[in-house]
Amino acid sequence: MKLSGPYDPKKVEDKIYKLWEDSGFFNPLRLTAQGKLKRKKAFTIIMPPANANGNLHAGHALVMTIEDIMTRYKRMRGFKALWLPGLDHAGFETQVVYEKKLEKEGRSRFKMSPEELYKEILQFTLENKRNIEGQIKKMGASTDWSREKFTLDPEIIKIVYGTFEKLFDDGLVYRGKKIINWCVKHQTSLSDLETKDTEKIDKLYYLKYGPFIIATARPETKFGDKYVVMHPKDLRYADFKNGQKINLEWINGPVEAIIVKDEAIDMEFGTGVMTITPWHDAVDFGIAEKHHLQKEQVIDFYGKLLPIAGEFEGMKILEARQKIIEKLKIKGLVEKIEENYTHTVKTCYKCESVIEPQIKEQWFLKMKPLADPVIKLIEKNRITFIPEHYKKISLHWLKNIIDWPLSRQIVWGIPIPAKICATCQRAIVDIEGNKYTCVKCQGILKKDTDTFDTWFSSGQWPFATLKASQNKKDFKNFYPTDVMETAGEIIFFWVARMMMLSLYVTKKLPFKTVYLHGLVLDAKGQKMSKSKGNVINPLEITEKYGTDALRMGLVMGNTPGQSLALNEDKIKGYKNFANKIWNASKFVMMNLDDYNPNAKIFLNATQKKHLKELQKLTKECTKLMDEFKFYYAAEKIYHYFWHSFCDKIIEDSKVWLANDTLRQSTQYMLLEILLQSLKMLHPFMPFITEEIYQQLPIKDKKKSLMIENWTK
RNA sequence: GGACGAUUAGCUCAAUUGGCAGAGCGACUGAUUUACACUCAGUAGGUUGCAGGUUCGAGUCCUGCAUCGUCCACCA
Repeated sequence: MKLSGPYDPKKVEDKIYKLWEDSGFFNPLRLTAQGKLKRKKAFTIIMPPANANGNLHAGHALVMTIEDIMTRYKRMRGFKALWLPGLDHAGFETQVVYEKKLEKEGRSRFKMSPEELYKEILQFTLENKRNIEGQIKKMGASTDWSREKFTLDPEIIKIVYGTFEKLFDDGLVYRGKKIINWCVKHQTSLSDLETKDTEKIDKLYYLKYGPFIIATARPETKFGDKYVVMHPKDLRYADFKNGQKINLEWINGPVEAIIVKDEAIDMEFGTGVMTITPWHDAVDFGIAEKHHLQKEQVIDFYGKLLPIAGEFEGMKILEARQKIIEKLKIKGLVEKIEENYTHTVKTCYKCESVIEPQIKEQWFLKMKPLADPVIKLIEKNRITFIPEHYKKISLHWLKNIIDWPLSRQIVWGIPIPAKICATCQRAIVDIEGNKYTCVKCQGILKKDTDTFDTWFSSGQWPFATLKASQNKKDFKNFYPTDVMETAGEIIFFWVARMMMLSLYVTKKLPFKTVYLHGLVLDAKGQKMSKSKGNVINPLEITEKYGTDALRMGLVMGNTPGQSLALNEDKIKGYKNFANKIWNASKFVMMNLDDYNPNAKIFLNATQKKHLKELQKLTKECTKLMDEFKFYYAAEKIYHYFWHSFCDKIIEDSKVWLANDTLRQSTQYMLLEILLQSLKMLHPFMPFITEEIYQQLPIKDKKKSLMIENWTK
């Protein structure tokens, strides 16, 4: 008797994972060489590249579980199954993590050379990469490690550069002097997706501006304001004409202001008049562009006032704000101050410091020409969204898309292969790095020191990974991929951009189905966060209850798109289930000593009925698996195994086994049900099912349960 | 302001698309050398958020409302 005692995952998991890896069956090409099965059709999932900057968290564990279930199921169904693993350098995210580490050590990135910083983060990332690879294996992921890709692999960078050049040649990528979101702490620009709105209570100042009263929450930006804007239909200001000049007394003395009429003004807000600061406000920038107005920088990139502020030069925003108001009060220019003015401001999604809009020359990607063809294909249902409502969400975003700022002023990332003429500011792509003088003005070309937004490289992941493969036919064989499974949270960040960039480069949508899962929450349904101290570490859970139990806990009751509350009691329940499987298998095998697999079998009516029920269950489960209803299939098989097989069938069989005429058919029936159950359980609980399978006395046994045929 | 989702047993969620409201966890009652106490047999627990409508039949479809959550836009 090989199965003894209670099930102990620690004795099984590492050994079984090694058996799988050594078998080579994670590699779809090795798979095709096995057995009679032809495996003509491919099934491909590209793993969302995990950020190589920390440990595996509950969200990753969910990704690994769901994608492994899909892959194992399809592999057993006879597909040439490829699940391609990857890791992400995760530009900004990783740099932020590393900066926090530096802060703790009392160091600062601003005191390091870019080369020094890059080298340190690279080492940090490579260490974490190894770490997280081990953790992915711990989850039982049947990914093809021979095809693993990292976003900084030279072959990947080459492809990313190729796309950038193609976009440049097609006029879709351009250098623009536009307003961007600037994080003063991190010293980089951010896309709109990388900012979040935070509600703040500030003061709203009503200031006398010549004949007008203007309301502002940011007096410190007002030095450069020489345009006063009102709605053309506002009768209160009908006497003032567009372009009219007026002289007035302002913070640092007399200024000449120009009247501008624009529909962007809300007549209801404040006094219906405002002055604009095009350099530091997106709406103001829009107005200034429309009317060709001058723009002046008032605040520098460190959040300090520039010489234009006169005596306030060099002061930080909040300090200056107070002092300016004091001065304006003395000058009698403060009409009133509204306390407790609630408004929302954009903040950096990582450090929550208030975003300072700035005008900066950057690389931008024109999105509309990329989005339009994707919109058409989505509307034609050429891609399936699970759950369905993500179709609407995606379409809405794509239809209202704005240009994407690609440049980031951080060292940790893929350098933008571009040069800028020091004389005429002309920007060119230079992948080889062998262009030195401007063809237009003979000026000296300087290398762009910015890096790409990390999503620009991961946005090319489905085709880049396959094109960069050492197996030259991979792209042809496995692209477009079948399923993209990822968090609903990053539908815009990542999924939408993958669709656009992949369609642009390969002329095909990168995947047929998008499966989006929700968040993994704590037992009380709260979002996990370090500050709340409610983070569930998946590795501690596997240590305590076994990987199979964690996987069941993550998949049971988890419908697509919906967030999942994970509690330990639930996982404990599946640990018990694993033990149940173990003991039932032990019971079956205990009674097989005299079993002859080649004997002729005569089943009685009840036994036939049991096998028929099993058949029915298999059919149902197959249908549910095909419909991506893993939570439901898992529940069915769980319930069958415990409450039909164990509680009823095994109990009945105890009498039959003691009966000479029924013994053989009972043995056959038990083994058959056990084997079929193990097959159906395998995608969900791969370790324990494989361990038991290895010990079953069956005919035509495969090297691994992984490549057994799923019975339909 | 716009969109999307959720609301079902004490808790976490299902209900295979309109066909007998069901699991797990928890609670309660009982069993006891068993493949398994990481067990077994059983019990309680529901006006499916509210109000209408369609239908032979509604948790499911339609209309309105409420509450919670998420996303997007705007905010001088």
